[in-house]
Amino acid sequence: MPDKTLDKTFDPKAIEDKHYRAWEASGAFAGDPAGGKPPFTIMMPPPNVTGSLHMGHALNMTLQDILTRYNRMKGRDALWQPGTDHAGIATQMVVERLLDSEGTNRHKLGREKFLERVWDWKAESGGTINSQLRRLGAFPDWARERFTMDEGLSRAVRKVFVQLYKEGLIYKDKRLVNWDPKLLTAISDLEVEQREQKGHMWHIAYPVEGPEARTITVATTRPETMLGDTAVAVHPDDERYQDLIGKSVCLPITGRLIPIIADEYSDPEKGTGAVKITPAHDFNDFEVGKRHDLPMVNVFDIHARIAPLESIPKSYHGLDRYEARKAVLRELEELDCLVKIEDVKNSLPYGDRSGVVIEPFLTDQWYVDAATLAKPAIETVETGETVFVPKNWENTYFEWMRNIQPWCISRQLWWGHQIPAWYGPDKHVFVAETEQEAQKEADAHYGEAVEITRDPDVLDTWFSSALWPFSTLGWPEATPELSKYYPGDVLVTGFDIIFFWVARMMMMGLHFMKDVPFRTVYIHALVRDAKGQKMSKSKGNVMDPLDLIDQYGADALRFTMTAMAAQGRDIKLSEQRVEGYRNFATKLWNASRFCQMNGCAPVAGFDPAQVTATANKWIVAEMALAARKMEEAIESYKFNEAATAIYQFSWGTFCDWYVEFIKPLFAEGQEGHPLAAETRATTGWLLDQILTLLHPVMPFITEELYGALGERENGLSDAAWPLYPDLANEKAQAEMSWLIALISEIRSVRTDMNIPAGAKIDLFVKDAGQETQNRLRDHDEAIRRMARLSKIELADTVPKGALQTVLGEATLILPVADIIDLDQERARLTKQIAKLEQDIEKISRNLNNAEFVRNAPPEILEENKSRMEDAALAKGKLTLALKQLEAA
RNA sequence: GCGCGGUUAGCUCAGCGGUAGAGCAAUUCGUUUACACCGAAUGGGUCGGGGGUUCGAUCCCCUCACCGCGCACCA
Repeated sequence: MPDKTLDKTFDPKAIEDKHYRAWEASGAFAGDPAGGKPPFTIMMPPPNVTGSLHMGHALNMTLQDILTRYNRMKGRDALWQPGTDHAGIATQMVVERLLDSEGTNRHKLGREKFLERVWDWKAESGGTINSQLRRLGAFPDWARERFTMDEGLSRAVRKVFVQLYKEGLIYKDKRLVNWDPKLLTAISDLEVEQREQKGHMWHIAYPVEGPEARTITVATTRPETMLGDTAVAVHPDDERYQDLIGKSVCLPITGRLIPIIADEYSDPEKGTGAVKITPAHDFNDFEVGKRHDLPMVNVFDIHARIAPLESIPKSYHGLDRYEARKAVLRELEELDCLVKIEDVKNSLPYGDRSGVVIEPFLTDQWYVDAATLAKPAIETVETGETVFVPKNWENTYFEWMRNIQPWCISRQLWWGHQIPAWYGPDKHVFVAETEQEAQKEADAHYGEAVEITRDPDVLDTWFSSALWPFSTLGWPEATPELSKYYPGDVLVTGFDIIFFWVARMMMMGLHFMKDVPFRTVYIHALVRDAKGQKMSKSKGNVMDPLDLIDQYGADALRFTMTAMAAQGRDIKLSEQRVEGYRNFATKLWNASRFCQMNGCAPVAGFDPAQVTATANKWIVAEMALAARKMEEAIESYKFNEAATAIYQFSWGTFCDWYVEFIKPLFAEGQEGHPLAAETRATTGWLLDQILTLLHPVMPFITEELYGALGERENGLSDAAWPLYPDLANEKAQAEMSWLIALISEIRSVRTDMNIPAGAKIDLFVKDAGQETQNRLRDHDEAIRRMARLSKIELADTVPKGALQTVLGEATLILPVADIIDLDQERARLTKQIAKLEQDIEKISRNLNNAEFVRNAPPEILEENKSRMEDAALAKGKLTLALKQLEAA
């Protein structure tokens, strides 16, 4: 027997840390590659190393933890692979801010010292999110924690880069990139967000070269880029400009002559039909420029300031893009070239990290031929080798994959995987996994020992994240982990990183492992605030999961996330919801307390199929039903249904009814009751089942209660998921349903008729069939207790002034002549009769319809018939009751 | 412009061919041997509008409206 009685309320703070430590010490969460159990693998989306736990993580990690714990309890060798990614830009920014506060910067420090500082920072602050995950109760295989900059993972990155390069799938190219003029690096198009704002459209007249003083007017939202115009394009079929094609215009301010060309890109419907072409500063213009072999004039430096080009007047040199715009407009006005200014709404590209406007910028960068890698990644989803849940996200995936652009993977940063490419004296490139190899290749290439220099750039963080499903398992070594845990079973993530990460893991996994990285991709919702707004620091509506854990406990937060994780809808989280599930935890706590106080402990060898009491037969059947619902729900990723199933059973069935039914057995003087021992054992067993089923969702409280309620060899985290024999029992279930309906009906009538809650009244039952009589006799104690009755008797007549109601074939009579309000009772009966009449009418419409009788499935037909009979019977009885009332 | 999702009780949301559900909120009662972070009960819905399929539609189809989100475009 446990020695300690439970406290009256549940204090999560007092137990969470203790159990987490115990789990950690138990080693139960380690994968076992050498063992024989079938694997279950989840690759944790590695949080950003600079990150801290937010609501999205709380949801994402809770669901993964549930799946991992559940599958482990089901006997799988579960591996939940944790780790963080090095977050190139974000981390570099954090450390640069730090340096800034020290009055220095990375350039003063130099690359090597700077990287040391980053590693120092990582050692000190990089583990924040992992300790926060522990507070949430998330338990991946911590011993296998990885970091994308680990030596092993870095080696995988180098190998992948070299191989893809040799296969021609990585190449260097000079193209327009999204350039961040604040962070001074290229970023991918996924890191650019379009923000709509008010702007202007300036119409500028360019003078056409020639004797007549003609002009051609172009329109632009970015007049400063005209300094880099190298053509004006018109549509080949545009009649307005036919005679101008092939002529030149004199570009104002610079005085350069640029050609008027014909290109279908120009849309006669838009603007003036003539469009300035700035190939070095616009993605569309770039394509036009390539088609017509136009010069690419890059007017900006890396800070988006006007570059000191000869073709640009000196007064412009060094102006930033917005100053340059003002200056250009001023001069155009002076030159009388500015013909119109319109107010327009347009969207501008912003860097999601830096928050500044991104500049299309002409640079040399490394690219992955994503289109080639995407092909098999598309096919495997088409054929169902990898399945998205919910399925409609496959559309999003396909949409992007089928239109995929070359992936720019180089970044002008210091923090990250430095590109394994070295250049010889003439810039010839040597790509190799190590400097020695590159040197060897270079020496061979030049026929003499030469000096080589490494490409200073690093790779996009997502390049290494894309390898996560196999690099974390030891690839390129052929490790036992790799062969056992790849491919993963399920990836759990939000839709916002389908492109960033899911798609890229698919591409890399298929290319290097020849198999998909995971069989299922479960896409969950976004957590929003109670009003449906996206949480953001600037809006000030963020809810901190750690605050909620402090206030309500990790289990309450986890249950909330689970209960709200319905497929295909965002989560609007309100604190009230968390509070409600904290109450659930307390309820469970107190139910356990009740069990403990009444000696309901698990009994070794207890067999739920052997119970004899009706209530026990009923509850074990209900238990099995709830367990099956929960299991089916988890297996199909319907987490909210799993939560509902166990919540309703625990609170609505076990606490509200079963515990109340059995209380009389535990009263004084009942010690020798023949059903007492069985009922105690059943209750102990039930509580164990509830704790076990609930454990993946609420690990802390269930572990605590499990330990408090019995002597156990192992913790609950080691317990097996229950498997039941067939416990269904129609007879017991029908009987208990009747009992519940009876008690509910009497309670309802009592409240309707304002019978004082404390008043014990008599119940007479008329027209009771044999079965009802038996049931009344068998459950006499429970009925009297729960419906607050003094006695229950069979009767043939109705006393004057009695309340009447109907249950099945029986009429329930409550003789309360002294309290009854006749008008009120009349109203109640009239209302009930009206309701029954409505039902009868509705059902008879069906039954009188020959088509219905012919087409409806037999069970529906039967159901309607029996409902009809019941309603008619009840109506008759209540009508009689009404008459008797009038007579009285 | 293309695509996806949503519209069900005051609020947040389940359900999805066969009697409209939950939690919270509201109202009324309640010191009945686990729990007031509780218990009992009550009220509250022509399931966004309109058409269609069906014996039967909240659920399937079409259409409209409004609200989100993603992508594209923006001279």
